[in-house]
Amino acid sequence: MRVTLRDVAQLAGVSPATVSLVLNERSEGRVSEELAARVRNAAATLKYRPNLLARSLRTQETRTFGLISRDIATTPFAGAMLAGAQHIAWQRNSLLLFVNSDGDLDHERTEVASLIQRQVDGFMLGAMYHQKVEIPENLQDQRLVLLDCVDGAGRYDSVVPDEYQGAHDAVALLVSMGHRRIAHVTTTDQTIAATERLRAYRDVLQAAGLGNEMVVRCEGGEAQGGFAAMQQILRGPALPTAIFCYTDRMAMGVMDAAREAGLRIPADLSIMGFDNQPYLADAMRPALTTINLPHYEMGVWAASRLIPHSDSQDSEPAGPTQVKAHCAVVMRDSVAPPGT
Amino acid sequence: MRVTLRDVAQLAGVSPATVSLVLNERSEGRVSEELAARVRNAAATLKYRPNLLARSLRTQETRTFGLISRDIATTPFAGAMLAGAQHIAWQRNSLLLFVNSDGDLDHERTEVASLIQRQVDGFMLGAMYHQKVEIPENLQDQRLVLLDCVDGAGRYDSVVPDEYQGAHDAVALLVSMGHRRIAHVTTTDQTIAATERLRAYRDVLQAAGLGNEMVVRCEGGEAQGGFAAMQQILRGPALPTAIFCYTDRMAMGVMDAAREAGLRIPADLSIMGFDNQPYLADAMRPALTTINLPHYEMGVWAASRLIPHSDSQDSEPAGPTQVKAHCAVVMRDSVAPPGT
DNA sequence: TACAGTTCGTCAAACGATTAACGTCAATCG
DNA sequence: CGATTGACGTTAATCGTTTGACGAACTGTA
Repeated sequence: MRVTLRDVAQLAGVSPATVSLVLNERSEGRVSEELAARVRNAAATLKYRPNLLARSLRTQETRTFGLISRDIATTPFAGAMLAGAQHIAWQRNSLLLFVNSDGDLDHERTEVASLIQRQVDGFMLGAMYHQKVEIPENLQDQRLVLLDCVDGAGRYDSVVPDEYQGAHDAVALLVSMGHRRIAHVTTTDQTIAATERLRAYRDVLQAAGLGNEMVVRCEGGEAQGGFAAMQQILRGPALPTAIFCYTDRMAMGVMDAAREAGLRIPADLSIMGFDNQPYLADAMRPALTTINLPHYEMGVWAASRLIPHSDSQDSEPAGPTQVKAHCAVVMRDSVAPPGT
Repeated sequence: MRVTLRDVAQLAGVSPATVSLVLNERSEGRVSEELAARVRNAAATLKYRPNLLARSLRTQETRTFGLISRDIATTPFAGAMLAGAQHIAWQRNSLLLFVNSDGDLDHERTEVASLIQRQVDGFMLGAMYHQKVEIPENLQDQRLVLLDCVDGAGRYDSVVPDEYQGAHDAVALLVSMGHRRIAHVTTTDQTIAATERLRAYRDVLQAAGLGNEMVVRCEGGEAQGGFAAMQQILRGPALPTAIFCYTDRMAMGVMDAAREAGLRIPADLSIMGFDNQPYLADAMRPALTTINLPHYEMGVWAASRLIPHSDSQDSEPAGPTQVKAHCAVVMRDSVAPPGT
């Protein structure tokens, strides 16, 4: 069977209490160094490992956190977020209890309940794209950090991508390369990402004194939409020299349509994506210049915020903090100065 | 504070034991229905929820399973696997403790230890592509199911995609459509997937009496490799009418090269992928006909196998079972009979 | 001798459940 | 009438730790 504190105590010829003290390094001045060594030896020869269930029951701390993901299966980004969070949890020797709610709030409520029953020390609620979320009531008075989403009231810590900054950098880059006619292909969906990216696009154009904005909207943020949008642009009077796309997937459609029309990329047309979607942006031909969505880093931030360092004892900063994570340009081959 | 069994007992005016019996429906013939109702009432008004830590300590069962993923971040398939496993865990009201080892066996060992200390009821070890894996020693005598991988000795339950069957169906489909010159673009890597898919390709050609096999290998299973391979094929004497690609990513490169050469797809050339990679295969133009890798279903199978039904009491089937999951054809637009 | 101070460990009560084994009381039986 | 049975609950041990409170043995001091 499993070896317990008792077994170690027996082998070392002491009481369980002593073993506990020694092994937890609380024996300072209460147990002679000699005896402590004997205890440590006994523990080692028996390969004793404390039962964390029992410990948690006593200490009221499980070093376990609930990670609720809303529909993980449908996005290629989820893995990175999980990995980031997991990495930090691991560093702080904690573990992540992972559940996946399919966006069903009722379902989610029972999942939360189940996690609470297991006495988790806190929660992360992760969405799969930047959005505003409802928090189930039974989660509201728990320690909670939001990942890739925000709550309406701003009551919780949260981290989301800085859509505006990313889009701003993207368009500014095009401008700085000399592009004057820059189109924006986006979706009709009212997502935060779409809104913010559009806003940044407009601001940059404005600031650069480029009045002739060209915004083309299509349903869905997918390749088909991008294809349709590009066709529409091709029918227009004046072709842009660069297109800033809402997503890499739309960029893919745009690129296909442009190519079918005989345009060379980036010589005739520069294409800028957004998302840096794994296995897509780098696989396209030419490889897509785009803006990175820092999922791993967001996972890291959320977990760091949720799980206190065991060494640094200083309490957490006052009040909830909303962080926007920096979105960096990823230079590849689909963007160049016009006419090169 | 949290409400405990004791509190309920007090409110109902009975002993904790009685409450436990009633709430666990073991009170049959030991507690009057009247009293039982009172207890249930008390529990309800206090919103009592058992502390699962305490219960687990007593019952030696945590209803918690360790899910170890090897490098989740780098693949778009991981989410589906997790979701599948999670779904079953949920059904059996269990939870998944998720850890991610970066392929570092030492690291993994300590993670396993940490899970064991938390008294998990079993483990799933998930790889991110079909491969043979090393099992850390401290995992070897645990209840374990392998997901998307196998161990050398076949000592554990495992589920992997049926590469051979999938590839067989793929090539057979091309043949049945009337293709006679079918090439296979693959990698130089010695993965199980590459080997099996190639073997199936050869077998089908053989069986169909098509002697002229064309296998082109490139380094890496990525788009660039596919592009290079297609260029090589274009330089050859006789063009194939269809190409079976090792992965969707290679297919993407193949398609790009074919298009640059002025070939129409599928009219001049049919392209068959493998993997049904989310957000890629369906986004290509034309959308890629390919073979699905059933990650969700594999997750489901692994979890079902690991976590016994609480109702059906029959013990598990004897001996470890190695399952190959069926890989279905996904019909899209990149494949058609030759010359249409 | 008596008393206070150290030093070194142990006792025993938690933490919050589960569950054999055991009362108690009333009704029933021979 | 004494013994048996059944119905209804409770007692107390247990799961494996942690930890405040206590105690014994020894040293030094007046």
